[in-house]
Amino acid sequence: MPNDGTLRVTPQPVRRQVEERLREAIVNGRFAPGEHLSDRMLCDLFGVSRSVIREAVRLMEAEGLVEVVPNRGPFVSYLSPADAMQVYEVRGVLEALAGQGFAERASDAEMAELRAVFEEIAASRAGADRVGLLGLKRRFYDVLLRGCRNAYVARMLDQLLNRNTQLRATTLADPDRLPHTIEEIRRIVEAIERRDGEGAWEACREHVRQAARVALRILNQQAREKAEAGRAQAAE
Amino acid sequence: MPNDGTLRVTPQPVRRQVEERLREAIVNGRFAPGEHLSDRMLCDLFGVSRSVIREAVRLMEAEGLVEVVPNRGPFVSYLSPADAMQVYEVRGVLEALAGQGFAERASDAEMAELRAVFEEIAASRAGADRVGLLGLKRRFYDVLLRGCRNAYVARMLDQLLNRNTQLRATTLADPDRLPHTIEEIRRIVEAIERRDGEGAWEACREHVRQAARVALRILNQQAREKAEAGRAQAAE
DNA sequence: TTTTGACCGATTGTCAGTCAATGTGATTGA
DNA sequence: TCAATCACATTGACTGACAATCGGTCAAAA
Repeated sequence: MPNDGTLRVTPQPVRRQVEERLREAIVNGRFAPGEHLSDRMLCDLFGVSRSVIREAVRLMEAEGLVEVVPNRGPFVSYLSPADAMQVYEVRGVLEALAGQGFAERASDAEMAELRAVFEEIAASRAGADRVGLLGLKRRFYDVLLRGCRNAYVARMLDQLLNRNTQLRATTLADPDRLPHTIEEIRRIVEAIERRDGEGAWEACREHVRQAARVALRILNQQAREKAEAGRAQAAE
Repeated sequence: MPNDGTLRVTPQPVRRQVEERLREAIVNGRFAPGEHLSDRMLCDLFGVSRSVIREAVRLMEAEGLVEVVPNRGPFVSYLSPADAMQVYEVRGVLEALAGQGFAERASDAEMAELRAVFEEIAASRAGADRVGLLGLKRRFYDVLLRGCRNAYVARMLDQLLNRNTQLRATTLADPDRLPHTIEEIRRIVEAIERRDGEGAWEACREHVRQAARVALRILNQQAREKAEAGRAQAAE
């Protein structure tokens, strides 16, 4: 029974809402990595029973947003630099596949929609608020994933994007990186508008490669700062 | 906290066992696609309470093995031909990435292990039982995914392989296809042993491409037979 | 002083039972 | 035959309960 997505009204069980809210809270960093998400606490927070919470947490676990240690409950996952690099590696190929699929299969309307979102991104200047920019980029991906006609790519890439949102927010808004970012996205959009699957593939891979490069730089810098702080504390 | 996998003893909650068994049952076709997996039925079957069942089902849903329709419960997912093609598309790039990662990062011991499993596969002749061959191939992937040093690729590819196990069992054991299959895998292993990431990438992509081709042929044939049966029934 | 061992509170894992809402199927009536 | 209605089954969600386990505290022993 394929869901056409047409006018289909589906009831929103409490569980779904909790899932969304919880995912959002974790992704947006409202719960810090390593934080313990105890049952009771979440019950109080969302005002629902334990069963609902537990089922939602199970989903977060499947998505990799939390790690459940037996008899201690779920903890918000850390994203180590090594993890981040792995994520970028996978994102690269999945995003490329999505781009190619979009170029080859999306409707003209979807293509126009993608272009529209891109123009919004291109209009943002350095100093734009990180969260707003991230939201725009998110919309870009939403359109891309919808138009690529591959539900599996869409789901997996969606999870990956959630997985490293914090890092993306940082790299995306890097002020002297923004023009390059926009240029990379422009190449994606242009290849897509030429219906050039191969070109879209390459442009997407390149885009993620650059993002990974910036992310790596930031992570290294953070590591340096941390080491610095460690030394300072040791000297004290 | 990276799990080194060394001597670490982890308790196995009932839920985990139910998850595994349920996944296995669905993957192996013990539950037919479209079948309704009602709470009570599963409770009786596994001898556990509803909460455990519901949490396990939630996982199966996240993995795409079941679809839950509100107020009616979970149903075993169908894999339409279109779905299958999408799966192969994603499998292609993920498997290629895994192969490349393995070639570049696996230990020599892991490489030897991969070679060993391959030799077992190569030793199997046409007429070998499907399930046995599928098991071997599964072990091949297990080694590959462990050695590719990318947990995200591993998890996602694992899910995809589960998703279309039935179809894989059919294509893998296609008698006049088996020699070609073995040859394709040989190329993967050889590229890996040369530490040739690029070559491993290509060999993996090609392998999946061929698998998809065979699968498509089989699906078309099934569709024809179905149409035939439909006409026969209509004429009756 | 350090280590060992036992105890205690808190949390998780699991269960059983309840209740409302919804969907299914059968019965009934026109 | 078809439509409306009603009873039943199932899901969604909640609650209370209990055993198992974990982390920490604290006293006794080496």
